[in-house]
Amino acid sequence: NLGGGGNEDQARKREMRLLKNREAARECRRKKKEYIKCLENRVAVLENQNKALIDELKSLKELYCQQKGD
Amino acid sequence: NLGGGGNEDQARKREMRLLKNREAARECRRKKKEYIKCLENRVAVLENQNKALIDELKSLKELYCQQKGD
Amino acid sequence: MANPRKFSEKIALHTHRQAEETARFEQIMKEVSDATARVQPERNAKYVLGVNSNENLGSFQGGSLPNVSAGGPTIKTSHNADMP
Amino acid sequence: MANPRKFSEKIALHTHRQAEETARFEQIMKEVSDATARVQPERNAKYVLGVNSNENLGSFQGGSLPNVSAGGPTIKTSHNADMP
DNA sequence: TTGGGCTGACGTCAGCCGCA
DNA sequence: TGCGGCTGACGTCAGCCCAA
Repeated sequence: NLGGGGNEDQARKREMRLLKNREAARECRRKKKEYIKCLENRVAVLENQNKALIDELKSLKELYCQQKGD
Repeated sequence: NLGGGGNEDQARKREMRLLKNREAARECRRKKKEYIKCLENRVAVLENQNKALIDELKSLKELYCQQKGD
Repeated sequence: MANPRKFSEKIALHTHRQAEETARFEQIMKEVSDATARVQPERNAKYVLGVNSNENLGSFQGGSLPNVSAGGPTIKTSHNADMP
Repeated sequence: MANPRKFSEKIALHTHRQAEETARFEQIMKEVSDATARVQPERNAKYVLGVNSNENLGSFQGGSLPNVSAGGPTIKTSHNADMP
């Protein structure tokens, strides 16, 4: 059983490899999509935090200048 | 020329479509990769701006409290 | 180490950083709010108690939570900022 | 409109927002620096003149510029912040 | 309304790198 | 050291959406 059996085993192993890689590719694409959404959400969060920090810094600066004027 | 010629024209059109879509897919993947790098760079920039804003806000707050204590 | 290869590690890294930054952000905002609370008692009166934390979710709101805003990446930190 | 479909439009949108935010960021930093310059003349003395703007590049440094830091997304706004 | 430009998703190949 | 898990890149199919 060195001829046909070996070829059949190789064919089965190849099919197994393709199946494994197929599912791995699906999971990889899903993770990549999730990573992109993670980045977009992180950008939005940092954007709002930046706005809030700038507003707070502006308010505190006005308060500081007002109190410094006395 | 309705038989073989039409099939040849269809084959050429199909080949043209495949070629066009092939190049479009390459450009699309390139743009997607560029978009991801854009997001990552944007996150890094916003990160540093957040740190700087927090530091500045902290310093100004200390200055404000110090001057308020008089 | 700084730039992992697996996507799951990248997501975990960004989630961790975002948690730390959000903690520092809320801390400094609270400190400034406490420092300026005496001269501005009407400023945060109706906003500071609205930080029950259900809007600035830490992760990427991916998978579950099809509500909250139902429109992609539009989260809003909502620390009495940008309020029409 | 808010969420374009083409990647080029997304990149252009993020680049535009980043330019505006960076402008507001530098403006408020300069204002605070000017307001606190009298009581702290030694604080920004060696940093405020270092904003020749060559480090906080506005776009994504993609395509050209294989230098600057040569290590992926590690830009640093460098407004006298995080300086060892 | 419809053809064509872009993009989402799939399967496959090639390559890297951690781990047994 | 070799094997297997993930990922980069490719070509193809299907589908959306806007300008002819």
